[in-house]
Amino acid sequence: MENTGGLRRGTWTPEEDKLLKACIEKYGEGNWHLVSERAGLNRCRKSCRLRWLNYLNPNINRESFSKDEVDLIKRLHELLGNKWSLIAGRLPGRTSNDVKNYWYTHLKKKVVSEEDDEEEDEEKEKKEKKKLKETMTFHEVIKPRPLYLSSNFGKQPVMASNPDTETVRVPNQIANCSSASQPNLGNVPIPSEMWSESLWHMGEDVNATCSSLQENNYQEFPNVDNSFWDSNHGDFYNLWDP
DNA sequence: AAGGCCCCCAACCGCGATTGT
DNA sequence: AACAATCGCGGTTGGGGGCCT
Repeated sequence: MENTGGLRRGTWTPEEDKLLKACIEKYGEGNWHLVSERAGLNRCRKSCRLRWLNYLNPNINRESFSKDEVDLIKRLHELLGNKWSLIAGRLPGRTSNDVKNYWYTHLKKKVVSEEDDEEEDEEKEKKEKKKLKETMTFHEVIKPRPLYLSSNFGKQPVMASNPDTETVRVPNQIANCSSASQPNLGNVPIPSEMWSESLWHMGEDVNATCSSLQENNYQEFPNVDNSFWDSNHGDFYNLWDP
């Protein structure tokens, strides 16, 4: 696995690591197309970039995954799917490659077998429900209507001096986002994966879907003016009708 | 001790997105 | 607008090491 087409491939030697590290320390990250030449390495830009991002970068946490981290990976994977870089972005010191490898080697089998168990449970539950349905009497159920975030929420500052205000809880994934080029809730930008169809929907009004509201992971914004909220705009039927 | 098997993880590949000309 | 260069991501591969027989 070496010298294919003139460029070295395969496992990095300590000498190569030293050269790459010295080069990044001198010139900084980026401009990967220049790195191999600057460092005096016979490696392609991709190889250099990957070696730095996945191994040499001093910010990388090389300890084994903690229980909390594993738990977070599971929950984020459920929420985002195979968006390894996004998941890794929520785990300080972890790279997307680390997270991906950990998922495929430790978690995937576990989660799949858990899902199989869940399917069995669901099947049982369905049968029981069917049985129950055959014997029960029907009552009218009045469904509560959800609050929608009004379109004002994205156009006005979040903090309000009006004493007639209340605290709004915003999911941490949104509250912690720092990009300034995307749509936002007040002064808090929304990452694209949050306002895409599966999680957040942008239309006349901004509303939150079940999946984002279910997360017990909120940050509080005190004293939000009531005008941010439009009530009784519609129903979350999918909350009630499986 | 030796051979085979399996698991883990570093590294590569292909492709879509972004940026520059 | 079109094209080329570059970046960054996710999927996949393959080598090394540990374990089992």
